[in-house]
Amino acid sequence: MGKGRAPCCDKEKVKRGPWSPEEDLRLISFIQKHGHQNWRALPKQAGLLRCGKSCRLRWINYLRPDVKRGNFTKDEEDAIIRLHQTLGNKWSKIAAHLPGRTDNEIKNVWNTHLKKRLVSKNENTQQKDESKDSSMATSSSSSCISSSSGKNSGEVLAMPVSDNSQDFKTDQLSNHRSRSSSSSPSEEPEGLSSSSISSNVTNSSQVGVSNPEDQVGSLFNFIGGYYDVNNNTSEEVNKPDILDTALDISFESDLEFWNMLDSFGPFQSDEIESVVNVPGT
DNA sequence: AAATGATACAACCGCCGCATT
DNA sequence: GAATGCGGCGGTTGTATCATT
Repeated sequence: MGKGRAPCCDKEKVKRGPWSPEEDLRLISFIQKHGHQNWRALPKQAGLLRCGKSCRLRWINYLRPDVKRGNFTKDEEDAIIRLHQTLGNKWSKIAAHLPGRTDNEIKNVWNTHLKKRLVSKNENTQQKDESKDSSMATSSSSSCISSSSGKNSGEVLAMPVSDNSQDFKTDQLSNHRSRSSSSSPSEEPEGLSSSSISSNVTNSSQVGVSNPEDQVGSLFNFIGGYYDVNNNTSEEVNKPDILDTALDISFESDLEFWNMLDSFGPFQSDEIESVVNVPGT
C-alpha cells in the first residue's frame, strides 16, 4: 500500500457524468466488434473520452444485451434477501445467483427497498421480542442488517411485498420510473430475459462477446428501446426499457440507423465508421 | 402553481486481489 | 519475491423524478 499508484485515467481529460446516447452507441458498437480485452485501452480505441472503468461499468450495468431491466420480481427480492443473509454485502456474489441482474442494481434495490423493509419488519419483531425476552434482541453489526433477524434465515422471506404503505409507495414509484411493461412486480419481464439471455450468464463482469453476430439483433433492439429513435433525438429516455418499446433496428436498416446518428449534433457518424467498420457503408 | 422533501438509480471513487513481468 | 498493472468490488454521491404540502 501507499505505492502511489497512478490514477486509472487522467481525470482532466476524461468526460464524466451521464452517458450520452452517442457514447453508448460507440461503446456498444466497439465491444460488439472487438470485445473488451483491455478496458483501459478501450476508450481510446473506441474514440471515447471516458475512463476505462467508466466504460466497463457502463457496459456491465447498463449496455450488455443480457442485462435484465425492469422491476425485481418477488422471487428475485426474496432471493436477494436470502442471499444477503448468507453472503452479506457481497453484491457480485449475490448477482451471480440472479442472471441478468447486476451487482450495482442489486445493491441499489437492497439499499432502497429491501433494507427499509427489513428494518421495519425487524422493528416490529423486536418490539414483540422485547415484550417476551429483551435479551434476545441483538443489534446488527455494521451495515449488515440481515443479521438482525439472526435466528432464522428464512424468516423474513415470508414478508409480503406490500408489507406497508412505504413499500406500496416505492413500488408504484419504481413502476413509474422504470416504465416497465408490467405494472405488476410479480410478472417476469421477458424482453431480454430468459429467452434471449444466454443461459450461461454468470457474473456481471464475465459476460463476453463470444458470439457477437448473434447479439447484434438484440443489441439494436435494445438501442431502439433505449432511445427514442423515431424522434430523431438524442434525448435519453429515463431508463432503457427494452421490454416494451423495442424497435426492430436490425442491420438491414443500417442506413436508417446511421442516418439517425448523423442527426446527432457534435457526433460524427463517420467517426464511428472508422472505429467499428460498419458493414454496408 | 411553486416549494420542499423523499426516493430511486446511474455513476464515481478508492481499495483490494490476482496476474504478469 | 517484489513491483506493477489491471479488473473487480463495495461504498458513496449526485441528480432526476415524483409526491406531498
